[in-house]
Amino acid sequence: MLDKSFDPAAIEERWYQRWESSGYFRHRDNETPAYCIQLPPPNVTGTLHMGHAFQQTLMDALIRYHRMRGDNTNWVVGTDHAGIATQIVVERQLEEQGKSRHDLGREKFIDRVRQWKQQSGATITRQMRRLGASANWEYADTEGQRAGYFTMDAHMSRAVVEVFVRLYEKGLIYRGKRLVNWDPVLGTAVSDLEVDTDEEDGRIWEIRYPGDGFSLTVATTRPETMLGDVALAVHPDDARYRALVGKSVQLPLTGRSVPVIADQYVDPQFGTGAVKITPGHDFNDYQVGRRHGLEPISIMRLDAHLNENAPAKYRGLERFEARKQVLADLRAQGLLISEKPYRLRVPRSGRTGEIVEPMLTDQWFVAMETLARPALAAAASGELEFFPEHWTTTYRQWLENIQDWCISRQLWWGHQVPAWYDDAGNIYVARDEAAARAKAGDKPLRRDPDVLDTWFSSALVPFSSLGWPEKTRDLDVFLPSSVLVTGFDIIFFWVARMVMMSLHFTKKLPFRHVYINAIVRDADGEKMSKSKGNTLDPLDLIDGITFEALAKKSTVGLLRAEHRQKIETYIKAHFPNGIPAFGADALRFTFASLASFSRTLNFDLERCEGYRNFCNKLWNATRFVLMNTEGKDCGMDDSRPVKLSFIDRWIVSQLQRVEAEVAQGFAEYRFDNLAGAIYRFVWDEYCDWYVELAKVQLQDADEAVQRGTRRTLVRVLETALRLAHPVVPFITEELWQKVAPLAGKRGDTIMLARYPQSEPAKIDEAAERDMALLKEWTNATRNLRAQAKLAPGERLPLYASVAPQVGDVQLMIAGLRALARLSEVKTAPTLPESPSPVAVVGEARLMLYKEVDPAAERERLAKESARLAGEIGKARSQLSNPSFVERAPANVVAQMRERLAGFEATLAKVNAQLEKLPR
RNA sequence: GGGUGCUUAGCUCAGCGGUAGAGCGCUGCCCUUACAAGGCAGAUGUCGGGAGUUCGACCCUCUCAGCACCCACCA
Repeated sequence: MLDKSFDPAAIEERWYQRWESSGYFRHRDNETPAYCIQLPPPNVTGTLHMGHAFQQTLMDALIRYHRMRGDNTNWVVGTDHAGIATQIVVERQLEEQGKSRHDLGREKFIDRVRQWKQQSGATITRQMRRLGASANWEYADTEGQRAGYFTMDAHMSRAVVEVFVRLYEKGLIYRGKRLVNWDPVLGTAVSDLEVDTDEEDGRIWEIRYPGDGFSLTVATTRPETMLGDVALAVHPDDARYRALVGKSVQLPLTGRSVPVIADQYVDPQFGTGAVKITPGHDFNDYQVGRRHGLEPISIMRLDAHLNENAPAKYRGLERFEARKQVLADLRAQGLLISEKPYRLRVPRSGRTGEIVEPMLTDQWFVAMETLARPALAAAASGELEFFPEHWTTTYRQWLENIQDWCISRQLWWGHQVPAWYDDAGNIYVARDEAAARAKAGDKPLRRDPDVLDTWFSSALVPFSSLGWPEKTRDLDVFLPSSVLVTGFDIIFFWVARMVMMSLHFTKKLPFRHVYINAIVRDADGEKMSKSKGNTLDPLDLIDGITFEALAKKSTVGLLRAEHRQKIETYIKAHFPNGIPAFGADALRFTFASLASFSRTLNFDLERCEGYRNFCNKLWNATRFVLMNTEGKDCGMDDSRPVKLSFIDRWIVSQLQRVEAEVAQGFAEYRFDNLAGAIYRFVWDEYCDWYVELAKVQLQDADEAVQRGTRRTLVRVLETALRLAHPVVPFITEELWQKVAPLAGKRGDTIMLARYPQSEPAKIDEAAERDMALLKEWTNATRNLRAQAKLAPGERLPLYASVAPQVGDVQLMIAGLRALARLSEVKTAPTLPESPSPVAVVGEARLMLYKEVDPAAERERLAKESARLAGEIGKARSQLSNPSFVERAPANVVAQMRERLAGFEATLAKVNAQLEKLPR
């Protein structure tokens, strides 16, 4: 016997272990078709957040669905070494001990990072397991940690080196001195994508540059960079300045003089129409400088303090200190014309939030244009499809305007660039040092100390995880993978780059579909962030957490008291009683239900509670079924007769429809639709109607009817469990184990049971019509009942005048009696003369036999009469419009006529009843 | 400056060229032996504004307004 209510904790862990140890998650060779999903590898040292949980729920649902359909499913998972993020974490740990990475040295530091990885690397994969992720953990796992691949393991590194070398040999990777985004705190270059520019309040200054007999005034938001100016520029057509082009002005504070040049880049409308040109510290100016053959002057060291190219006075000053000094000195010389508040866009490093400094440095780049072209073509031809489709535009526009990708990072944690230099500065790119040496001869070599952008290795995952550069069978089978499920924020970082790399190296797409999932927000639609305290830990939703524990963990490590205060207030307001344990299934169902094609997903705890209740409903429905079928004849023995009523045939018919809806939902990635379909079928149809009517049928004197009922109860439930399994795996497994044998099903696990498929032949429209009628009668009667204000427990008789063509009148009436809680139902061609309340439902008139106030009943009927008259008016005016009748499709017109006739017939009956009421 | 998405019941969101939907919340009644994490009944919307196309628009077109996000070189 099942417990009275559903306790997720009691079943989840048990089943997951059993599934995993039985090897159910593994792919099966030599089966077709293949179904493969690549997990966006989470940071190895990270923890699971709501976005992960959401994505993984959808992926797991897809995987489980396809596995049950018999596909050779392979959910390829792994973790990412996350260069910058991980290095920062370990450096902070060192900092707490008063050390820096330089105290340890490169080798020891990397050891230290690896230790940290060993220690914390299992966290996120453990959390994924709690969610029920049926991932192929052992696949591509060379470290034996049952966590899939790791982007820094030997095999993945080999692919990285191979790709680097081949791209270099094709001239698609090059090294050059370029202006790059520099994070002075981390001391590394970052790519364009890793820079966020937001509007901030700042200032703008106007500086006068004296010339011979004239002067030019320019505006700048970064006055300190004037020390690196190489020119002033004006627009070539600007009449004000035309005469000055080619002359020189003095560069204040430096003793240098710089030319006045003309360039299209200058907007004559903006400011004074003259611009200072600082190619060493500004991307636009860099381009202008190149056009005019002006050598950039870099005035800063890599830590953003001024260097020897600045006048002695400023050397060694930090850039913003230097700004103050420069402004003071300009002011003293009368060259500072103005200072005004100004809204400007400040580029900040995504990782540290530090203001990025454009810095002229030697870096490695990938030339993107030739790689981008096939990636664009794949989307244009429809080979690569986005869901929702509009994300194609985003993808396309980025690729059309793509810039070369700076891939070198001045960090230690990552794949070291496979390039060696001799003393003359010659570059030897090779697969290993021996190969480099073979090229270089016996010159002493030193390896490039830089590492590669983490996204460089991520871009290779779709094929490197399958064994590339070896030619493996897995590459044949699982590339392209079926769908990539990921957030829009990494379309550029990751999705587009995977497409480019995969097409270039394997001539295959990495995946056919890209499903872009919504961003998870809190219930109020606010972005989740630690500092707001509105983050939710998926595990807290599964396991539950007390208010105290939640407040404590949300504020741990926060130094600033006002933050702590704010967060505590938030938590008090939103989670005064903590969070109850909803279980993984409820959480998953919530995610699925909220996964429409909209861009954001507001996660609502109350919604989660509702789906927890759904799980409980499923649990209790099963409990009911088991109570009525275990140890009883469920009609499995074909030699004994089985009778199926229209009610049994109706629920089976509905089952076919919901199966089709779910299949469509999966095909369209409309998880909300498929979850809704399951929810409505289980709760609204099976529980609210079928189970209630089954109670009636189980009382039937005819054993064949009982057998038919039990068989239907069990079979439909067993099918519904399989249908729901991809979304709610734990509870369905637990219940299926008990239900399946009664339904004559064998198998060790629901995971590998066949997924239900709609059989149109079992759709029974006659049964559906009968059932629709029974529902209408029941609803109408219940409505009368509610309005008649019965005493608790009071049951009344119902008089029904029904049309003779109704199918199984007896069952219909028995059902009505039970569902509407009537004492009895009497059928008669005419109703008794009584002021009792009457409902008109199509051909039928239903009288709930009770003395009521005639005035109240008259009012009720009059209201109904008025409603019908309104509907009739609307329908008539439609039909009296000649152009509607002529131009609307025939079936629409016919439908409208039927509608009108129905209303008119009902109205006549209602009015007749109204007449009968005593005044 | 370019692009994308959104605006429907108190809240969060589906929706379709042909009678406005769900969940939660709300109101009333009910501990009916699967489930009070439940049952039954009920209320609630000029579908952002305007114009157009159409026999018919919440849906298509245009336009305006508001919200959100992405990309971009204006000092």
